[in-house]
Amino acid sequence: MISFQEAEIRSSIIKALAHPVRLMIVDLLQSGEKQFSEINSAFQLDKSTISKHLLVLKEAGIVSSRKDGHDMIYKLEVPCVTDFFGCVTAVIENNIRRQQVCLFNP
Amino acid sequence: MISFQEAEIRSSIIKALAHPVRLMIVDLLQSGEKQFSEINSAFQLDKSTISKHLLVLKEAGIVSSRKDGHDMIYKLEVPCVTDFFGCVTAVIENNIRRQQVCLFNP
DNA sequence: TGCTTTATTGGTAAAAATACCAACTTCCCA
DNA sequence: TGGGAAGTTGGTATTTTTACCAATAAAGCA
Repeated sequence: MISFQEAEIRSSIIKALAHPVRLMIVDLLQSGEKQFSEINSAFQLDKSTISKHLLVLKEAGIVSSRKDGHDMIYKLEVPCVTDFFGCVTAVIENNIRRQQVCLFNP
Repeated sequence: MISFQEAEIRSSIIKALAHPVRLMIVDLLQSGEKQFSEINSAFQLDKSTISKHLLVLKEAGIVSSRKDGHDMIYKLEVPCVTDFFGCVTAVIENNIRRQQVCLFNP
């Protein structure tokens, strides 16, 4: 079995993705780099809230940022995070399927 | 972009994996079904704590359980969760690489 | 039927995560 | 060089998560 320390490192990365807003940000960045203001305007949340979500993603190594004049550009650093979504979809589909089995075989 | 509701559903599944103990449990279950007592004895935690972690995984649809006499058997329901680990490893490696770049190019 | 083993549930205290407002830093440009 | 635009940081209240202990439920066995 993996060590607790290894599990802590892994879970810190997974935890960074474990929030709907951060998931939507990652989804947004899949189509390429975005300015902070573009990301921010996709939500009805305070800009400081978005800034902190981006910091969480950055500290996990999932996104990176660079300054460009006034603006801050954010970029998806590890494209494979989209692999997560494939499996998450599989879990959701499996859940639906099993619930149906339950309904038909109570 | 995905909807907030879709993102909430996805993040609830990712959140279930966002804890070192639950990650270790999933890792343990990759080699096959395990009794509760086997899982429990892999940790120095109260059995109620382990039971609650298993409940989180179960409610997310990641594991399932069945009774066998005295014992409760837990099983990994969606093997693809191991896909997560591949990407997590990639993130970790990328983080290490970039930190080295930093060290060599300060 | 009572007893024991096995696991879950209830309750609670402590820690972590989240969102907002306000204040601050940076950077461009007039 | 001072004003404004763009983001970040600090501070705080609220919510969520987590771990323990104690009590409860389920199932085989004496």
